[in-house]
Amino acid sequence: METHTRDALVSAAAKLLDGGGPAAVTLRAVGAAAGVSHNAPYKHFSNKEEMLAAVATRELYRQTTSLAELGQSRAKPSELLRKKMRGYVRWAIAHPERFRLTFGRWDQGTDELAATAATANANLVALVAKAQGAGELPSGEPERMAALLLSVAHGAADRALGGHLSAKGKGRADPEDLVDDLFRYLRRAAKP
Amino acid sequence: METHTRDALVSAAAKLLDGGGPAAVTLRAVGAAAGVSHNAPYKHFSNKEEMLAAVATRELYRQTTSLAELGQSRAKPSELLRKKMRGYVRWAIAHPERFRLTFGRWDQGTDELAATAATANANLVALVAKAQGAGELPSGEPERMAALLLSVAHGAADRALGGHLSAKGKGRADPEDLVDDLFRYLRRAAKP
DNA sequence: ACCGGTACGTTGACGCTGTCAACCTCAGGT
DNA sequence: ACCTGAGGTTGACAGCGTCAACGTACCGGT
Repeated sequence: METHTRDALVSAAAKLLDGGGPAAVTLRAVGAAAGVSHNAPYKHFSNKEEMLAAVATRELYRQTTSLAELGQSRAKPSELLRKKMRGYVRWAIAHPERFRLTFGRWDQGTDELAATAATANANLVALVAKAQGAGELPSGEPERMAALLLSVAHGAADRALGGHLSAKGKGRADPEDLVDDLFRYLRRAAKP
Repeated sequence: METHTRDALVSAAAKLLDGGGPAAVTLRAVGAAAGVSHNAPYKHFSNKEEMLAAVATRELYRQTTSLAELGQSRAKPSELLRKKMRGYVRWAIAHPERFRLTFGRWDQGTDELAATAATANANLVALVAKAQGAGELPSGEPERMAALLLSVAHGAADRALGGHLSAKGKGRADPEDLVDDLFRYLRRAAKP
């Protein structure tokens, strides 16, 4: 059962990523952690960036499939959406580096990544449409509503990670709570 | 009129930042652009990150003061807010690297940066409170509402820069438009 | 049975980077 | 007159991504 070196490299890179410590994610370290030499990665990826894109793809894929399971539930669609968004935020806070990699810049768009992302987005849009149909969210282009939801989750998480959320007791803005706030307003705006 | 080398370094770094080209922001390049040697920066900053923090501080300060002028206008507060948020997004799209620096991670929090950020935030919160008082936005903790607004703007901009906004014709989600969407829903939710 | 290529791995080198150490210089307070 | 410290220089160092050359096993065609 020979799992290829490529997978070992991707796993090692992912592990190093949220090691949190001062251990930078260097090609040499990844190689060492996978038990190969510092140049082995070049037999599987043409770049460091391309290797990181592979990590991002894997991460995105996992998240998509794990969220797809939730889709089977028969809870209210808008509640499902809200939970998805809270999950997005929670995951981002728990794994800052993976988050930045997976949802950060994609200069090196490896079609595979794009395809995975497209699937994930389609699922989300479908769920939004369902919520709109049930009158739980304001009507309108569902893709656009989905983009709004993701923008809040992403923005709240990123700002929290950057330390831009005021830590003062009164206006304490927990990023997950901001997601709730948005849903509260959207539901109110959906009423005729 | 002797402007200190420190300022020259900060300016040079800022210029290199949105040079956009493949010109990385290296200490050596910054030094050269400021007309000094590759090690001169260490006489003013203890490391590279601290220098970049100085750039971020300057950028944040400029943006804050330029937006403060808008505050004098006698337009509707919520319209002012909407324009501020659109401005945030437009600026981010126009200067991706400065944006990432200024509103990205702040490991090296140089009190000065924190103070500048606190001022900017206070201005925003005050404006939000005014809009709430005028019934243009839903009531609630103004700091939290401000955080929501910033989260959407930040998230929309960051996702757009990362290439995560579906470019498909139908659901085409321009990041500035997402800000408008949010305000539309909020205003609707503010009505009793 | 041989041969050639291809996939995967190695070692060694290159230039560039951030950073440290040592040295130079020159204005200002004592 | 002297010291001192701020600000500038050169030179070195290790670590990084990447390239080039080399090694080795497997595999299909002859």
